[in-house]
Amino acid sequence: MTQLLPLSPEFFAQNTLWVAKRLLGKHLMVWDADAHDHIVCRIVETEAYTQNDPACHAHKSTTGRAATLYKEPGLAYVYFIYGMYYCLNVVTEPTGTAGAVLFRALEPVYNPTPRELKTHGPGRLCKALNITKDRHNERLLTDPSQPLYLADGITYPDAQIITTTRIGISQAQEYPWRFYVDQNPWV
DNA sequence: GTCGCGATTTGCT
DNA sequence: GCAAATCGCGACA
Repeated sequence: MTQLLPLSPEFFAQNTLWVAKRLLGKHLMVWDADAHDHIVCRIVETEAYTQNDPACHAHKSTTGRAATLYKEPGLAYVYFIYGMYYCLNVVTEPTGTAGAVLFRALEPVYNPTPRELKTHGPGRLCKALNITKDRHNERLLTDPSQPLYLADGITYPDAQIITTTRIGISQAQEYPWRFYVDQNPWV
């Protein structure tokens, strides 16, 4: 299970909405140092955030944490929210254009050590997989030698992909930019 | 320097 | 169903 092909930076250099949808079924590979093997999680729920989107961190700012969103596609964007949780994103669009896809839910498909993996919810999945800003922010997610990388997976038929409005957004205008796998228990 | 709030989760009523 | 937990960042003084 550790030989899955990593995704290329070109994959992430495209339209954020397209990337968010196409990431469903792909895999997040997390290096487990104790087991000396990868934990494999299938991506089953995502949300898109773009430069012109009022809910995006890059909408009002190009500095601080938002600067990451303008960097090269395929980078990890990990931010701290509500004083206690991290959220994992991957940077999209070409360098100079802001964009990111938030990982909202994962389905564990290979777990080298029997452990509980609560990977439903953006804050919970970071906690379960030990993802922090210190260790993972701005690291390349297309490199298998990194502790965290994204790899190829299965393709869900369009009929199995549900599109809805995003969660937890307080802006007046909201878009149908959330994608998830129909009937998946981890969503 | 201070104030208010957020791409969330949890526990208590 | 609602509020607390708790900190980084933008807005304003």
